[in-house]
Amino acid sequence: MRRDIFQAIADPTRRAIIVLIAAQAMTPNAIAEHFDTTRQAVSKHLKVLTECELVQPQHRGREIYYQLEIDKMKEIDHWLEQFRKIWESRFEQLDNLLETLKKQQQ
Amino acid sequence: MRRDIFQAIADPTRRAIIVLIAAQAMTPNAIAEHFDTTRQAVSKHLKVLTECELVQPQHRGREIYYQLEIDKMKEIDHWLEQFRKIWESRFEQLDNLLETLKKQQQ
DNA sequence: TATATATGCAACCAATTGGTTTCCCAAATA
DNA sequence: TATTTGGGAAACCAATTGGTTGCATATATA
Repeated sequence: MRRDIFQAIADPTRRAIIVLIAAQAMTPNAIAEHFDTTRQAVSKHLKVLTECELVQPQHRGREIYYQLEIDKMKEIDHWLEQFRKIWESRFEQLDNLLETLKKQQQ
Repeated sequence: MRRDIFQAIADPTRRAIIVLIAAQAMTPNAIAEHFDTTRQAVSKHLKVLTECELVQPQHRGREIYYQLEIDKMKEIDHWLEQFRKIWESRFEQLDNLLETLKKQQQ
């Protein structure tokens, strides 16, 4: 299945998992303890996150630590860039308007 | 139904619509012309976008122009903020490391 | 006023999703 | 070696999704 980071962050539980493991890598069991859900459900979410490379599994004995690939989050940031340009330019326009009004008053 | 901006941007067609109307408000028919899909399908996407307040309909005669509420996009930006802090701090750490190595060489 | 156009809405459908249950395998431990 | 523990995978299920078709409504236009 074609996975995509935007689809990955659409689910609220997955977003919570991302936030949780941002600080430190965790095992599926440890993650599941933080939510009102089963390990298997968490495991499925981790599969989705792994498939779109937002998360990387690190095997340590029989445990698997899942680590956030924070650089992948930049893809969202990058997509937002185009809109950031718009809202910044609008702010600038407002700023110019205020400046003009100020000068007119003088 | 509970709508949420992250779920709204999960669909690629919806993301394309958002980008399309970012520049200027458009009618469902005009939007549909840009994609290989029907007006009704676009209309459904616009409904989702409207429900999560990412888009606002403006009635003009029998036409309805859908306008992007760009400020709503800041919600995603805001959620990203926590990760931006992490990747910036990592960059700083790397920067400090390079600085240290440089000094050791001198 | 009759017709054409822009759009929403409901009903329906196939595919996907998030979740559960069950089972299996490998590593740790008694 | 036998048992426990961590975790993946498959089968199944109900709910949701994206899409289509058909119909209703309101505005334009001939």
